[in-house]
Amino acid sequence: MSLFSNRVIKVVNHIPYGQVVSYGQIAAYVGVPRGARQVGWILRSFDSAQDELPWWRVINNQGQISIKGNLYHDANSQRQHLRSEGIEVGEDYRVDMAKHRYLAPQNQLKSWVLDTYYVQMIWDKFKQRY
DNA sequence: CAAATGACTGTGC
DNA sequence: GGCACAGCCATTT
Repeated sequence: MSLFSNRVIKVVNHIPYGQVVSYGQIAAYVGVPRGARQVGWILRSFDSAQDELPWWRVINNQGQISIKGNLYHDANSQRQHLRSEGIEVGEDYRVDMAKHRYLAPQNQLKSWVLDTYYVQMIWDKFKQRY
């Protein structure tokens, strides 16, 4: 785990039911504006049979499902998840982003800049000096 | 430490 | 709109 992946997980967990965000959006939300590919990296490595993380609400900026899949999920299962939340997903795995994209409010973004993990990291870094 | 690997994105035909 | 292409950067090897 890392500060980066912890923040990504926190943001993904915050996406409301029935809405989606892009990889680039999450990257921006966690403070790495051009780290979209890394968000995908984290989500792919988060393979679990249980869906404790709503990974399926993350698609690319073009509104398209673009996962290659892992041990437990693929593009088709992602589409099923989205459809079960009332989101229309076409045969080309495309979603109407204008209709379903979630935009986090500013006060929410602010809370993500300094999360508990970060505070802990800073604490651990300096406590040995005392 | 250097090189490779992408569940990405913006730009320019 | 689609298709290359070049950046991008956390992680792995």
